[in-house]
Amino acid sequence: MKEEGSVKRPARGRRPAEEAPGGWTGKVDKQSWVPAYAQLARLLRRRIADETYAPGSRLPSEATLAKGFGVSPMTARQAVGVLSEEGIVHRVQGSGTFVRRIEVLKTHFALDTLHAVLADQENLDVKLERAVVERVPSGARALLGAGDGEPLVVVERLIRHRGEPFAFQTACTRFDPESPILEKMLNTAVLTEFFFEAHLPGFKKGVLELVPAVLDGREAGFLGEQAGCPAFRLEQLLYDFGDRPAAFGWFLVSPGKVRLVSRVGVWDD
Amino acid sequence: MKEEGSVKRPARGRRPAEEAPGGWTGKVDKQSWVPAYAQLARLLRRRIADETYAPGSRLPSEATLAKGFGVSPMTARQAVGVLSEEGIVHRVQGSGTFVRRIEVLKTHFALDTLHAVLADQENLDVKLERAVVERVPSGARALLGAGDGEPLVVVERLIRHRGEPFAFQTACTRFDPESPILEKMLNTAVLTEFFFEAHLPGFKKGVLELVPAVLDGREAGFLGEQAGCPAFRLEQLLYDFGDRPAAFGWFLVSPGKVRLVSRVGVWDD
DNA sequence: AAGTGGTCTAGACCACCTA
DNA sequence: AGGTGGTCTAGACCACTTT
Repeated sequence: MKEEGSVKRPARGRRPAEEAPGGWTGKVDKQSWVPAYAQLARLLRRRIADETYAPGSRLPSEATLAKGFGVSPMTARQAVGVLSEEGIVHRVQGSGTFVRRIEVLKTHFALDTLHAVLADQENLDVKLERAVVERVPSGARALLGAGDGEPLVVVERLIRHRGEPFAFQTACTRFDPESPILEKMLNTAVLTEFFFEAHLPGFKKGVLELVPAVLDGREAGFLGEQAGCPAFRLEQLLYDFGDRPAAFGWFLVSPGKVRLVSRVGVWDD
Repeated sequence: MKEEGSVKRPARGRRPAEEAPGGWTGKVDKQSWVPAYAQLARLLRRRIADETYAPGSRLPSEATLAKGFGVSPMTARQAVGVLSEEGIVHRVQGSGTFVRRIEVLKTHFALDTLHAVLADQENLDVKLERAVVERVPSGARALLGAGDGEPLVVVERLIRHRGEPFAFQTACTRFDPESPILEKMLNTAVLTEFFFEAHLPGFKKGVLELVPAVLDGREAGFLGEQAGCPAFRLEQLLYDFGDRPAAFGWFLVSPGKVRLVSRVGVWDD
């Protein structure tokens, strides 16, 4: 599609972070700092929200959108791709792109609030409650692939946020004096990096599972809750770069301190 | 980049669903049915997995990858985009693309297992336990923006899977005889479509929240569990196309029947 | 046969970051 | 200043679905 004259567009690439002025309903404005694909995506999102494109109906084809809005096919495709990744729209090859109905069951939940608290490091403090070499815990033993007689290290920590108890952590690993993981688990300095920098150096992969739990008396005491109170337990099984299970542990967090919220459908904000 | 001679590549667009033969370590093979971007993505994923590209290190630039593997820049970009969406890699404008360390806290949890059970409709049955017009529940009343005297309809259902109790559902809406939502809530035929077809016709958007809960005696009785047993509660607040809150409810599911699992880091399978 | 999405090319300019 | 990612173009061929 030819541009009119040889008007120089003001900016490509990453524009300065500036949101659109709002109240805008027209077409794609190439003078704007908002990327063309984002403009088109928003326009489509609004039309879906006001049921111009009703749930279940087909969107105009990408080629049609490209011509209609004076952008290249790849750009139009990118715009539709945004909605597709948002789950608002569903692409079917050879058939078209369709407005999704709300899918309650295909949503996902993020640990945003947990992340937010742990990122606020100035107001966090960690207290080591217990660090022992135990021969007892059998569940962890199986997960770590440890032999029956092999000792395991168990570490318990209480994490406080602004003075309030926030989470109670238990972590297990093999008692291997040569392992850097053991050192990391016991070293409070590295500990910060270990869990609060939101990444885990030295591990290749892991499996997390979120399960509902009921606090026992001891756990409730640490967290300042009543025994029998419901809580999230975030279990972690982490593997080293040899694909061997290397550490197992869990966080206990009182509900209300962490929320798992997910939005579905069309939110045009 | 010029192709050698005028060899016709066998297929573009969507290839037949055929996984690569495996055991392949070389470069991008344009004769293959696996898209070039997917081949390049997998190759990069393997190099990350075997620490050729170590956590924290920088990937070759997209331009370098494009030249090195004989693909166009957009294709190389698409490959890196795959890893970026997988969370394995992190793009920083003007700086480069970096191998992420494992981020425990930025994962998300999907309702796969819940979805799997509800998709298995042949083995599901639903029993209406209670449907009443109540003037009592005040929490739901506030959420729905209902007045103090306004009656609310409360529906309770027990969902069984293969004869076993699976979930206990409670749903509330305004008692508005004109509302199609009320009809949907009471109609068992539409009910199937309503929750088990995994979409919600008639609603524009919704907020879901997952909270840990402890079953009381009545709930435990329905689910065949012990009172005091932990369970997930999946709360739903749904809005109609006028952005008015229209229905509020929750599922109670015993743990073990539904699992929330998430994988982080590099899984090369 | 026609239309749709999926993939791909070979360039381009821009904003951002680092040296 | 040079390299990097972010955006964009104007086409192309393919596989798939529908007509």
